[in-house]
Amino acid sequence: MDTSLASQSGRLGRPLEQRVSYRLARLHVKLNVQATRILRRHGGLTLVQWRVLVMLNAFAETTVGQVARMTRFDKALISRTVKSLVRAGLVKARSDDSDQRQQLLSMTASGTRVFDAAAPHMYARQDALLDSMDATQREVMFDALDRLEAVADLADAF
Amino acid sequence: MDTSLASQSGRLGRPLEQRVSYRLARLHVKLNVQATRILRRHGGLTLVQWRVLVMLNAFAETTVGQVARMTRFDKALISRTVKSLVRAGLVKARSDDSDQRQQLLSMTASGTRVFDAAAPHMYARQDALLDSMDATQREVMFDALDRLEAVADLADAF
DNA sequence: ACGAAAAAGTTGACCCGTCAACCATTCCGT
DNA sequence: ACGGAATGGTTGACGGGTCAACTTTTTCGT
Repeated sequence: MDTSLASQSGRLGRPLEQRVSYRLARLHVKLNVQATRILRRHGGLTLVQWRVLVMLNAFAETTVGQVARMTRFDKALISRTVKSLVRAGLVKARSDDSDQRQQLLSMTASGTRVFDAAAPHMYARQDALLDSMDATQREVMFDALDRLEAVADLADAF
Repeated sequence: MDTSLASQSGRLGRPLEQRVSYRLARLHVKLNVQATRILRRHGGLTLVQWRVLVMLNAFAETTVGQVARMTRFDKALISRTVKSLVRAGLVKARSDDSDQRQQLLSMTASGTRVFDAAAPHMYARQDALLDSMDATQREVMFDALDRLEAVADLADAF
């Protein structure tokens, strides 16, 4: 149906299926949809909430800014998400005496519970993604991602 | 700075750099930012407007629905974008006599001009992306994308 | 040939994510 | 030690993108 249309080349420079950014965008959307559905089924977190909890699980007491830098999300988004997590009782914030600007974030007991409920499914998915490739393929893939990112970082080339 | 943080593993299942969806999301954002900047500099189209024009350039008279299916964007988004393009005088719509529901879309002369101004830069970028990999690497990469999409399509596995 | 179902498109509501402006606090050069 | 710059964080506004409801037209089974 629509796939047959998309695989036509028409007057396109090259067939759609071979366009890197198109394929990447499509995959990205699919992965997000899948992750969102898993989270909704196992605890009801949103994707951003999940990513924040992953960071809080990995780095015991951290701050909004650190989470923003690590996840590469906008700090405004993290700020609002943390607030929602605090409101939901999954995260608590205590002010840092040595720097009044920032607050140290950590998971509450109930936050840990929600995280632990979702984690196995999320990690199983990650494993399934990696397992779909063999070792050399993975290596080539990550190398390719590096190269593509390098091209994407060329600021004024085009 | 933040990279050193992101490459730590902490209590994460695996280092962040090796997480597929994380890397993909990062790359996707970078590519979008780059494309958006190119378009802003060469004609001022938005990314969605560009994608619509690519389709209109490839398939002479097409419809909102077809463009939506081919680009995999929501038809609501395409509908609004087409409207903006018509308002800007880059696209014209004529009603189809054999099916009153749909309208046949095509680029105007000025639409073609804007498209032709942006196209070389956008295609040069696509080429640069592909050229950053050799033939076998490209093949492995696209195969990997296929496999990942297959995993992402597993509906109820997790 | 009639009515139900499907398809095309539009619209409104909504969430995600980004950007810019802004406040408070801390850092740092002189 | 003072004033300006840098940093952490919050907020408001906005565009991108999705979802659901709805209208109109077409298709199709009986």
